[in-house]
Amino acid sequence: MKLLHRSFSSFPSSPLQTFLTIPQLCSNGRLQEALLDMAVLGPNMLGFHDYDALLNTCVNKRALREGQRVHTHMIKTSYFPPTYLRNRLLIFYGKCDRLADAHKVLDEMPDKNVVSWTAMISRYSQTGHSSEALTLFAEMMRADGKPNHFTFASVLTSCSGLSVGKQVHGLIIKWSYDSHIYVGSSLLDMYAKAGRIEEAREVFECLPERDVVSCTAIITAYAQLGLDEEALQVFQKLLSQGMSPNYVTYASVLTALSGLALLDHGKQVHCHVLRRELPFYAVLQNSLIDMYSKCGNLSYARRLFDNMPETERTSVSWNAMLVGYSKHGLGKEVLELFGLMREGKRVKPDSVTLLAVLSGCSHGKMEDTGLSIFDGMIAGDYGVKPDTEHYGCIVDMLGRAGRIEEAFEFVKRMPSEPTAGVLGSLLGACRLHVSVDIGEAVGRRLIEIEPENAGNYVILSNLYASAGRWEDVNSLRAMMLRSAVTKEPGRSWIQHEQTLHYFHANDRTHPRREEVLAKLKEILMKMKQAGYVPDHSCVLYDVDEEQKERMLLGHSEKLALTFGLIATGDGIPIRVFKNLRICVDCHNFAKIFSKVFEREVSLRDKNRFHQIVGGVCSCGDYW
DNA sequence: CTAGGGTTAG
Repeated sequence: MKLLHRSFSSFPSSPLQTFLTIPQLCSNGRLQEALLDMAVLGPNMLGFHDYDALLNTCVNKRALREGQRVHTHMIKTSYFPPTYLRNRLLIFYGKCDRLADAHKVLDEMPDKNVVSWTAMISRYSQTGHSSEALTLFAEMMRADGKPNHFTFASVLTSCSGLSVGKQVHGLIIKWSYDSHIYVGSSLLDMYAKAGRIEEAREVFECLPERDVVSCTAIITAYAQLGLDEEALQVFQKLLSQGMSPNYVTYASVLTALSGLALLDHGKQVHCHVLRRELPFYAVLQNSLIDMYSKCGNLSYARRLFDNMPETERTSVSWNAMLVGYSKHGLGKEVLELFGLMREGKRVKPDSVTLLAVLSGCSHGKMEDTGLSIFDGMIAGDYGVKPDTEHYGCIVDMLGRAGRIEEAFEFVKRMPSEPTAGVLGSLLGACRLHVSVDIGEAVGRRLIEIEPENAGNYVILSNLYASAGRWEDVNSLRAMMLRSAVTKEPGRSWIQHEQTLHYFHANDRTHPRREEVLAKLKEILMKMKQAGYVPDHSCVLYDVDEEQKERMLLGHSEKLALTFGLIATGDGIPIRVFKNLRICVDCHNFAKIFSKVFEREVSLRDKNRFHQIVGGVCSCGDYW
């Protein structure tokens, strides 16, 4: 019967049609007919080239069932495949995401070669099974397997710890693969992911040649560590050298542009992408959504999101949009979109989704909703269990709403030690709502785990001061002087005519600083007449009142706002960005500023947006 | 036959 069938499928039906061999059928895309031929041929009738062609086709088509039939045929006909074909089998199972089957092929292989080891290691790396990849690499080294550039490029992807990464780097040098371009890209990426930008940069600089991927790797490295300008410099160099960016490059560049809130540049990248007519890459769409929302253009972001076919939307697309609404304080929109996501059922919420939803409730003054969603997480309603971050989000939310005791209870219930960030936000809330007892407990603990952060001492000391506990204020100050304290310098920037203008606190670098200061002094009169009263509690140092006022005026966002007023025409909205969170005094300043000078002010701080119109801020003075 | 860079959150 089978034989009969075969003669119908590939026997020449006309004199002009010649008989096709299995490899020929495979290369003509006629896999099913090739498989029929295979099925009717008994032991010793199929050779190396037939199996090679069949397996190769199954790999390309990710045809699991068909490949399994080929494998079974080998076993049933007692065919003993050479290493090359066993590698093909291994690769076939690996590409079909059957890693256990692939590993079994490897284990049963009498003569493993580099390709066997490497193919398995790379599949483990590519699918995120880092520890399996590393274990196998170690086994390979023990078994005296000789690694090559393929092996190193693959295994580095699984080296998430710096010490493992360094050990592998040592081996790479020993085997003289350190200037290989694939190995180098992977190596610099490893260092970047371990937060070692200097080492990453050095690997990149030492590469004898560069291509799009290695350039993209260093761009990503810079962008991930917040070195956005450096990322853009490399991108410009890449363009000037005539290299053609691909969608991964664009995605990374968009991250850097989001960081600097460079909307115009972001639009230019968007145009490039459209003109290049690149295929629909969800990754690229997602980074465009994120870029628009981080640059303050939520409606563009939403339009991109809506235009994505439902089947293409990933959790990242939903999360980017949810985060956008959350940072703009639009709690209602967050909940609406989250509702749509759950209704659609195509994409499951993940831990980032819930983080965005909780922080959306926090920024949107919806504490009770946030709490009930959190309870739902514990009850298993969303398929995501709360982790430290989610607890931290609730602590922050309750604290800012003045529900200090509840916030403190949450800290105690956290599954792991609270981070300095969580305790810091609670301490800030304690100062704002003058909760001395809890503030003291939190502040002391915070100083233990983060003794180098000046802000911690000062906030606690402010709290003591408001309770009249001057002795504690003094001893705290002494403690602070003994510890080596640091504070990330605040800086703000504003874009004007294709240039970014940076201002630091009490700026000494901007070429027009004198002019800006003079203008600031001038507008201060008008501001005070309109009701601006400097809020001295925002000064974190123990200095006299007059000096406090001078320090407040030196805050970088006030300088940037003033520059905006000078540099742009009447009625033009002023968009300012800050690397830290905005202080109460500057927030108040910006509100009155918008009213007095009839300017719309858009201020993006480290966490969120403040859209200020006519003296009213979109955050509702709650951030 | 085997290879590098990837978007959201913190």
